[in-house]
Amino acid sequence: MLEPMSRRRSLLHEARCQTCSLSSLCLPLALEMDDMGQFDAIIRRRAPLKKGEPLFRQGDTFTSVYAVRSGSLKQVTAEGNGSEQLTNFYLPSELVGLDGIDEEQYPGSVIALETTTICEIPFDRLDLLSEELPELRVQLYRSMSKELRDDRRMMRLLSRKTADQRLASFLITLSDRFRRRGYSPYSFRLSMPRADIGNYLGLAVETVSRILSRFQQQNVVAVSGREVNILDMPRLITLAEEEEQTAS
Amino acid sequence: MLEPMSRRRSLLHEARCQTCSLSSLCLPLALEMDDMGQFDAIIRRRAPLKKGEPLFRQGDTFTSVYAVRSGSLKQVTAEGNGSEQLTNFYLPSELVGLDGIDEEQYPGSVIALETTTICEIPFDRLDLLSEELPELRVQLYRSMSKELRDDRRMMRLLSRKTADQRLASFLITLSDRFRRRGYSPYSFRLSMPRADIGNYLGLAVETVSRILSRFQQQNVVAVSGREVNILDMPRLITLAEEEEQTAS
DNA sequence: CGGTGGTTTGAACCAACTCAACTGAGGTGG
DNA sequence: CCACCTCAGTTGAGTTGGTTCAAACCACCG
Repeated sequence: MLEPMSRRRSLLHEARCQTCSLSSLCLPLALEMDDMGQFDAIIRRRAPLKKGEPLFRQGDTFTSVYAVRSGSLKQVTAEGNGSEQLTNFYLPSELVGLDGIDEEQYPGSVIALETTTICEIPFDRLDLLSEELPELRVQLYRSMSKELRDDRRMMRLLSRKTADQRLASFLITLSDRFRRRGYSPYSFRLSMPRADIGNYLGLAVETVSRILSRFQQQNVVAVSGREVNILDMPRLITLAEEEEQTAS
Repeated sequence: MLEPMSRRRSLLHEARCQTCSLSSLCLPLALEMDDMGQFDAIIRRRAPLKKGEPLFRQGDTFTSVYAVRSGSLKQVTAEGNGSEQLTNFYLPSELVGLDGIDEEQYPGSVIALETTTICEIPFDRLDLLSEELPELRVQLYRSMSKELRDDRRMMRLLSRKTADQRLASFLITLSDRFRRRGYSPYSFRLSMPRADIGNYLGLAVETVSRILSRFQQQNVVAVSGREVNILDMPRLITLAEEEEQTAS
């Protein structure tokens, strides 16, 4: 299971925050070089996760938060009755596991959607370091606050928006997250199957598929399997905001 | 608009954390007496809010988080198109405004549902104090983490549960929150109108009304206006969890 | 080349919505 | 003290967006 030594060392090297291309988006974003070294010292390297592998499982004892370096993951929470709810997708630079602090266990499993590399940040050491580094502390507060805000946007989506609006919003949000990370906001690959999109958006798989087909017919997007091209962003934004459209 | 002096002084006195009956639920829950004094010193007293008055409005610059002392509030976020989404209810000891840290403005208005008293906690001072008091810092992380967890439970409710399950869950959650605060978990008063419940749960007012009537017919609860009596908690819990019930 | 997992499409159904009317509780002023 | 108004809540009837069930399709892989 261990990687060859040379590969491991290479990963270790890449994983230093100072050389990480994500440092301007990630937790240490506001740190000076010196402070970043301190932060870097508490991070644990991890072997990459393969597609389908869990980073941790629902109910596992909370020990660390994790920053995504590359790849993507989903968070799923199992209900008592067996059904699962997908509550989040995580992309590079995002923090995973913050919702486990309070009860000292993770409230859902987090599973890699593709080959994914991760930085593990033991929470007790992060907390201690946040005592010394006010910028780090504030950044941590901000990350959690942002997640709260995003969750509430999601609640609005789930309780008020139509299926069309949900899909449009989903594509726009993804597009925006790719743009911020330096990728094309118009052309990207979905790392998750339709079923996951449906579960996340509170829709049946069939509905997701149908609506993507319709968007394609209307020349708003071009979809081929998991490849997405956004052809008409303004129209997509309109679709996400307003359903009512008195056809003139 | 100012209260008479004696009344004000009385309020100021009551508002000390050391004498507050909520201190075991609230932010300073883990603090020693000495530390609590420090915490207490940064808190600003506020005149009580009357029903319908906003604590702050959507878009206001973020300066403080607030702890509810008595009464209750709702958080509403206005959409571009004019519709509003109710994203949270706040009860005594709960923290309001944490989702404003990141963007330095409040993402929604928070409005009193009845006469409500509040402790204002300026965030910059809270952050500084959290540097000195590790227990306070952890408690703050926990509060945010708990809110994340609750939000995700809400997302599950909105995306997977039927109207009956939503109402049942809502009543159970309220019941539990009252119980933790030392009130009866079986008999309480809703401080919000049906419209707010509907908005929060992603249901039409009519649906809320109909389902409450049905629960009443089934002797699960007794509802009279805003007074609620839970008659059959086990049944209510069943209703909240499983819809499918193969009638034997 | 048959199998398997993911995706698409069609058709029927149903839970919750909308529209509409009614009821009841509170408040106000003549 | 009653007539009137208003607004929250309830109840009924018809409509519909998204679901479920069913079947085909496709692409990749051993």
